[in-house]
Amino acid sequence: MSAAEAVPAKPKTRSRHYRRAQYDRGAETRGRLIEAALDVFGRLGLEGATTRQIAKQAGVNLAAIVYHFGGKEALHLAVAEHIVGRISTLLQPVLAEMADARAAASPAAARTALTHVLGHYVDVILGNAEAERWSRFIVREQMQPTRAFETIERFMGGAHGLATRLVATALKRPEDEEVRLRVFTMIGQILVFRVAQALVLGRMGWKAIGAVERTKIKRVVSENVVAILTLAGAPGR
Amino acid sequence: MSAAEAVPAKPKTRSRHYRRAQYDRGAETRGRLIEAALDVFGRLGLEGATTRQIAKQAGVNLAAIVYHFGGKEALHLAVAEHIVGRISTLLQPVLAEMADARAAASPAAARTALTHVLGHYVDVILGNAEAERWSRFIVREQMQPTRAFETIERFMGGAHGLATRLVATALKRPEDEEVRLRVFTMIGQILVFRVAQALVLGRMGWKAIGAVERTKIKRVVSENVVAILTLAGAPGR
DNA sequence: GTCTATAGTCGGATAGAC
DNA sequence: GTCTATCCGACTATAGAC
Repeated sequence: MSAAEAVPAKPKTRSRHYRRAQYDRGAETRGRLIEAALDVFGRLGLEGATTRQIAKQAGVNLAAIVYHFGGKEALHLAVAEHIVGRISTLLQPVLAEMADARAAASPAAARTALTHVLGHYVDVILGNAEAERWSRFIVREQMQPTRAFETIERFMGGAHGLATRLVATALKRPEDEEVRLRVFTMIGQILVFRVAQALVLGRMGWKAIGAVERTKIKRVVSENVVAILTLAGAPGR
Repeated sequence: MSAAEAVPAKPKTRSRHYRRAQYDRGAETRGRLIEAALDVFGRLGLEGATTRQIAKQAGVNLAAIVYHFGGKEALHLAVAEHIVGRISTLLQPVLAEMADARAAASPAAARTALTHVLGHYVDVILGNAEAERWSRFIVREQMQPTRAFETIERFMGGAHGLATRLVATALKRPEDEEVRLRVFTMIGQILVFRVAQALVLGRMGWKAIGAVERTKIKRVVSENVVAILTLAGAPGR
């Protein structure tokens, strides 16, 4: 899932022979650029961000961006690939769990899996220092899509699809429009704490969303989802 | 609620005497600038937006921004005031309804009012051509607050406070942390359709979110909220 | 691979004519 | 109130030294 993040002309020579373990300077620079670009693009957007700021924040030379990625927009695309790769890695365990629950096709198993998945989702998008930057980048792509959007959407769509199967199984319903809508409302209950975080902190009197706060959020969301699956989405309603 | 949007030196003279009804050219220009700035700031952010683009889109001269507002950042603040004023106007009827329901202090009335309020909220943030621009601007402020954030927060915080009282009344609970959290999860169920709209359209196979789609969203959200109030937030759970 | 220097463009703000 | 012309700083991208 982690696609190529750079395509520089492959260097075959080391400029000098060092005594100690040789490491790939280019990879180091690309990594630093990706991290800095993730932050700056997330805050300023593709247009608003400047390559100077990214290079400065990465601690590398301005020209390295063109050398390693080809230009500003290519770096932006590389960031999208990087995010999808990272989230995929983090979500791998739960995604597997979802697939299993679907295979089992037991409503009870699906319901349990859904609670687990949403809990993990809370941790991934709220409990990770990186996640704040990911969210900014992703939300920006949603509201102002660039060419990087298709990379993001491919991944997000897959996750939504898996969750839809899970909810459909839990409700013993087909994967119809209503189920897909309900999945979005479940995601939204978590997303709001990321997207409106400034407002949340102010209204809750929290200084940050840490482990304690995440636990509270998880409990409320979990109760809500159980209530929804029990009452709102039940067949023959 | 609609604060001063501009403070130019008051002109006392008309440059020419027209035969027909005299209109305020300055006010016209300010209005066009506010509308254009709302769009451009929402898409590009305070830093990313350029005054040249705003002026061009408004069809006015570049220097008019400095003349009427004082500069780029002051125009940005004026846009925030404008948004808050417009949303306040649109939500006035429901806000009054919320206050009434609270006075009644009847859980049943509060529940009904909450459903109404959320339905209106769907219409306001999803059913208005202006709302797409408002949302972009507001979400951007949430994720990357500028000085305009405090204007936005004052209004949003008030709305959240009213909804909290309503939910507390419906649940016969105090306005504690859990109730406030649950209000956020309810808001999130609607917000997701705005914030992740690109993904929603793709997954639902919709071309746009029009009246038909809003009705479906309202039904699902309403059912969810009823389920939550019935099961998840009930006292003595 | 990384650097400096620079070409060419575009940014916000201003001065002053009308 | 609106306009043109302009200052000056910052931008992306490139060329070429090391």
